[in-house]
Amino acid sequence: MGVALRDILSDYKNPAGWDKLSGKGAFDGNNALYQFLTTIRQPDGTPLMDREGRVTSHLSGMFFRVSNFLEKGMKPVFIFDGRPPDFKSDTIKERREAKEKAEIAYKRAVSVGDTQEAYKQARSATKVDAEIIESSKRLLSLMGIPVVDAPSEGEAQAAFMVINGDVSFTVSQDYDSLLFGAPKLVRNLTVSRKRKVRGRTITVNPEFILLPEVLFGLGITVENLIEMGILIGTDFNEGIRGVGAKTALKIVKNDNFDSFIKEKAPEFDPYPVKEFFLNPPCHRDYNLKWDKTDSDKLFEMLCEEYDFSHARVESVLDKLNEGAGQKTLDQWF
DNA sequence: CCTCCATC
DNA sequence: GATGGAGGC
Repeated sequence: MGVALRDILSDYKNPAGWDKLSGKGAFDGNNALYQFLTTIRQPDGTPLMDREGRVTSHLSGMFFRVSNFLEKGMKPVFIFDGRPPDFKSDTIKERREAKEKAEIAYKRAVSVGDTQEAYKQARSATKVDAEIIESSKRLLSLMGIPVVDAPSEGEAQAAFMVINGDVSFTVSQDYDSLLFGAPKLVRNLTVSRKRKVRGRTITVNPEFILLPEVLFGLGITVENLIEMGILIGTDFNEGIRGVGAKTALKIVKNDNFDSFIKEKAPEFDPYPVKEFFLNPPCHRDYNLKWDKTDSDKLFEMLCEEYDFSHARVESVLDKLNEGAGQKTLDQWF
C-alpha cells in the first residue's frame, strides 16, 4: 500500500494535539475503510455482521470515529477513489491475486481450527467492494459529512483540495498525498490512541507531516520526492530492487534519477508515473457543505437495517446533538 | 477500529 | 487519569 517512505520521513513527525486538528480534514475514504475492515474483527478473523451476514465493521468504525471528530470540532470530508490510471493495472492484479490466495488460506485455517492464522489471513483477504463503499457514503451523508468522488486517485483529489485552500490537511496512513503535493498530512488520526501490534498494545499519537519541512530538511524538490517514490516503488510501479529510502535520496540528490532508471530498468518509462503525481486528474467543482446529522434516518439505517444496538447509537447521537445545540449555526456551517 | 468497564 | 481486556454486529 502506498509508497514506502516511512524510513526517511520518520524524522519529520510533528505531534498533533486536538487543538491543532480543529480544521477541515480531507480523509482518504478507501484508506479508512480498509483500516476498519482489517482491524474490526473477532480473534478468529470474523468481521462484524448483521443478521443477514452482511459485513458491518466499516459502518461501526466510521460511525463512532466520525462522531468523535465532529464532537472535537473537526470537519471531515471523505474522498473516494475513482477510476485508477492504466499503469496501475499490474498492481491491482497483484493485489487481487494476493487476496485470493489469502482467502483460500483463511478457509483452510478455519477448517483446521487455527485461529491465529485465520485472523491473519482474513485481514490479508480484506476487500473493499461496491456495497461497502455505497453503505459508507450513505452513512456519511446521514451524518451530514460531505463526500467527494475523485475522478481518479482519492489521495490526489485530497491533496488538490488542500493546495486549493478548501481544506486544511489530508488524513491517511499512506504517504501518497505528499507526492501529490499535499502540504500537510495527518497520520495516526484515531480516537482511542491504542493499537495492537503483535499482541502488545501500544499508544499511537496523531502526527503531522509538513511537506515544506520534509523538502527543506532533505534538501530536495517535490519532483525529487516523487523520483524517490518511483525508485522505491509506488502504487503505480514496482521500484528498483535493492533501493530503499536512503539510497533513493542519494540518487536524486546527485541528479542521477534518469541514468539510474536507464541502467537498472531500461524497459521502464517513469515519465507517465511522474507526470501523474505532478498533474493528476482532479475535480475542481466539488461541493463542501456540512449538514446536521439526521438522527432518525441514522437510527433506521444502523439499528433497523444493520442490527446495531439502539442504546449505543443513541448515546453517540445524544452527545452530538448536545454539542450542536451549544454552537451557533454560524460556527457549525 | 471503537466503547465500556474493571482495575489500579 | 491511565491501562488492559472483552465485545461490538
